[in-house]
Amino acid sequence: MTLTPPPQRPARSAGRELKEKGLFEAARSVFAEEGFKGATTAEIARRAGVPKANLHYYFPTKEALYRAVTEEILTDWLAAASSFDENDDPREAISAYIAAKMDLARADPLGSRIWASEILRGAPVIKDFLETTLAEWLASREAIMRRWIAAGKIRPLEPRYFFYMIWATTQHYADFEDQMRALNGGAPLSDEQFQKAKTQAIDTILNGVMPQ
Amino acid sequence: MTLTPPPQRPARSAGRELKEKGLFEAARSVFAEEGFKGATTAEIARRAGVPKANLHYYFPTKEALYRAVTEEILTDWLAAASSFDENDDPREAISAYIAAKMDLARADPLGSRIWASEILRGAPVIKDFLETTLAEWLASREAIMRRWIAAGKIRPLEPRYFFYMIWATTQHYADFEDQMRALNGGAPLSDEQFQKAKTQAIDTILNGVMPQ
DNA sequence: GATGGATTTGACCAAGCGGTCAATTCTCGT
DNA sequence: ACGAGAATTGACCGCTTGGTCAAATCCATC
Repeated sequence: MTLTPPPQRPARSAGRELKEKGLFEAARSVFAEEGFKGATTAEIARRAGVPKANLHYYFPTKEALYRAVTEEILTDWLAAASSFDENDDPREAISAYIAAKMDLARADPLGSRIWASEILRGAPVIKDFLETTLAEWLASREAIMRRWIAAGKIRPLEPRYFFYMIWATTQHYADFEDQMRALNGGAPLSDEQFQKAKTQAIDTILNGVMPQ
Repeated sequence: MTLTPPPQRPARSAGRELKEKGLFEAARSVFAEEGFKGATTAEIARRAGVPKANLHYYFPTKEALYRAVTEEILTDWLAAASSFDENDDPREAISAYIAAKMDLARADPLGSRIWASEILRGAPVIKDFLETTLAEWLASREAIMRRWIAAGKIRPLEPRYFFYMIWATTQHYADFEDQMRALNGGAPLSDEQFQKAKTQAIDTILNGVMPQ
């Protein structure tokens, strides 16, 4: 009680965190492909290369594992969302936000797909996040948009449907990647193709909402 | 052999088709909520109000039922797609197409969700459709768009990313309806709200791609 | 009202599911 | 080198799954 050497456990967690990470990543891929109900702990354990009983040592239930996966996705989403606030100029703010969301979809398509499949099943796990944190984020950015509209900086429009279009378009590049691949001769979008898609999304939406 | 009274069975199919339709609709709702793998034949039968064994009399396997559901969705999709061709003027063609896709998402959100969940799991059932029929549809409409671009009627852009934006935005109103509800104080979009969203989608995209 | 195919359904099955557990092995401070 | 807690795992459990089947019922036709 007088002396606890390092904070809490020294290097114990090194191997543990590695194994947890392996299970976590395996879970992400299975949840993205099969959804929560369709995913099986046996398949997750198989992809992580551990016996199923070992998975339940690190994550007591399938739902606990799913919640851990989901929480990280919400964190990443909010990080990308912050790029909207780094500029007072609507053109810059909107460009940066679309770019950040496109990059997130490209960097973490599994996260986007898990989100989509969670919404499709009625959002039981993230409903609270949607109703509180996300609703607040949206409301405050709607206020910013309305100020821009009042100042004549962007066309008059209903801000929330504007954000829906951005979310839909950017996340489409993750959620419907397999469809795009089928329409692209079987090959996923190259980096060049993706950059073009990103530029075009920004240009089209900007042209769509800037005055004149 | 000399006389087969009415064509093939007179009124036999009346009750049969009614029951098939009930199972079909129950299957649509369960597949939309749970995806193919997550859906259970027991739940489908329960919602249709028939014993599970009866379901297997009309549809031999879960996959046969899923394929029947899927085929109808592809048909509806193509019907909406035809609205793009009913006008030579880009402004009219694009407006009509977005409106038709928005209306389809509103009228049949389950179909859109089943499509989305099929893509998320790798599109095993509709991959052939994507690679042939849909790819051909896209290629020929890309050609039309390129002609409009060459004639200066719309801004220069890569047509396929333009279509992706339309698909993403319109289908979002079906696939992410639960998210929108959470952001709308728990209430689904009213008819007025939906009409506004539809008008804004058309206006934003048109402004985004029309010259000047 | 008898016939025979269409339809209905409770009971059942093998396989797969999420999760448990006790026995074992590993790891590391002493 | 030893003791104790951490980590590992094969075997197992109760339950659900998609699908089967034979017995029962319906129903149009003769």
